Amino acid sequence: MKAPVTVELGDCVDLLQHVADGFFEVCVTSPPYNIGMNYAGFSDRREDYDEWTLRWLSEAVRVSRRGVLLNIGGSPSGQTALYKTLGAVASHFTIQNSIVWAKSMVVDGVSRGHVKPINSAKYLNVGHELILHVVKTPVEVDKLAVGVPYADKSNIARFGAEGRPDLRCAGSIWYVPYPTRQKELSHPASFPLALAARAIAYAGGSGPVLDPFMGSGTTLQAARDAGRSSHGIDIDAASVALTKKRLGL
Amino acid sequence: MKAPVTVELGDCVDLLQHVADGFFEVCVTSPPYNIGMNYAGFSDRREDYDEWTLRWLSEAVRVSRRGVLLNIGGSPSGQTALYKTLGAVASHFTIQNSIVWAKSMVVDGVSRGHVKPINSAKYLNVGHELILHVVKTPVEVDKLAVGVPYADKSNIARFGAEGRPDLRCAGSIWYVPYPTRQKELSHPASFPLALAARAIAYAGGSGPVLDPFMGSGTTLQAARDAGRSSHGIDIDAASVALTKKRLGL
DNA sequence: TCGGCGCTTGAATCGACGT
DNA sequence: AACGTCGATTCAAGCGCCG
Repeated sequence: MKAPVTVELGDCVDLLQHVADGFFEVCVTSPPYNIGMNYAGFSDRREDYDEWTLRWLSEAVRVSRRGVLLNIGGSPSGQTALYKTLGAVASHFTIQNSIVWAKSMVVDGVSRGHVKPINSAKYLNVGHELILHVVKTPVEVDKLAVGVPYADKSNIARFGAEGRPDLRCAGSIWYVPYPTRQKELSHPASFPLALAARAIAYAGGSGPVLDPFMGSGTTLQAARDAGRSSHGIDIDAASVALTKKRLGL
Repeated sequence: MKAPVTVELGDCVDLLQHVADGFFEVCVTSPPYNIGMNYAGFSDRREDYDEWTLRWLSEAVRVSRRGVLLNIGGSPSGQTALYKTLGAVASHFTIQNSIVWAKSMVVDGVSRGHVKPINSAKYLNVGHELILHVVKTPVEVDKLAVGVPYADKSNIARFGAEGRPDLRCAGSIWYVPYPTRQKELSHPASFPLALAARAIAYAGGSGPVLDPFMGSGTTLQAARDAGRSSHGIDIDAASVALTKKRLGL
């Protein structure tokens, strides 16, 4: 039997206000990014964007026992704005862990993953985004759920954890290449299914998963794949319809 | 003949005030991080740290034509403070590029680089630090100086740059593992020579390089290796002595 | 009237992937 | 192999408004 999925059309700030503290286990989301969106009645000015971020994040943190996994990207030329927003987040919440989502990189001279080349002598191709684990107070997480095998097997006997002796913490860089070729399912703001799955596993627990900016429903899909119930919210009717179709609701 | 290196003992805020605008080509530095240092008369309170950061950074940006390459780490549990600091930086300057210094990570199930395991159920092993390119207004940089070969060689004929046909922009993730064994030379806050070299090359130009927190002199060493003149400042007499010895001054 | 600033618009761009 | 595809885009030119 599949884990239940529910979706809701509306403004997440309004809707989450009626949810009890800690109702969800964790929130995994990627909010609409940057200026020019006039989202939920806020103008597109930067200060308003930050204010709006704090508002929805405050609700999301409140209703999620293990906090919020917040993915924010940013265009090459928009890094200043991005770090201002992150600074505002840090001023109001605790950033338990900061994770780098590596989309493309070069190791030992071999390039891996995708880049979106940029036409500029000033800005670098951006091959990463940040994922912040935002909480009120730090919680335990399941580091080994996203662990990797020991390179040196002799370490197993020395440090191996009970039950999962061959795994060690994979660290703060998660290499998850963007899926090739955006197919019809992808929402502009969507991140890879594998990334959502990893975020859910990292947070641990077994309760319901929330995504207040569900887009095409990637987080919900990952939650269901992991046998977890989930709830998605989006202010855009087309996204809600798309997700319902994708998940067969 | 080796490029000239000069070092100076003192407080960089004081000393830089007497330097003309744009005297240096670029500043590459890793300031002493985090609380508990009582640096240059500032207490170790967070707000003071941020204020102090803005103060020296303001001087460093002013005297460096191509801006400042600012490396800040942060302990696993100190991410909140780190992002507050970065937010303050973003509020006063332009962040032209944000670069991830990848120290250790896992690709295709294989771990690379060093990890410093931390014994905590809450915090991940931190395998990265950030390097922000801080400027007043964006400048051109030498993306191909830190470029990598094309994955698809057929792109060489189509897009290859003159003189450097098989190089493309390496993107925002720089994988530079820590050298195995940090010898006695290493200052606690020092970064690898290869990283300093890369930062200098990325910025481009041929003028003098500044490091106002020179520590063991890694930046100066990298500058000299690249045939660039350099100037280092440190408030700690032992660091100055160490660097002089290292560079044979 | 001319110059400067802000906004709008269209052209140019790159690099992996697919055919 | 060669070439078309496709971007959470950048940049410079062009237009209009204001001092």
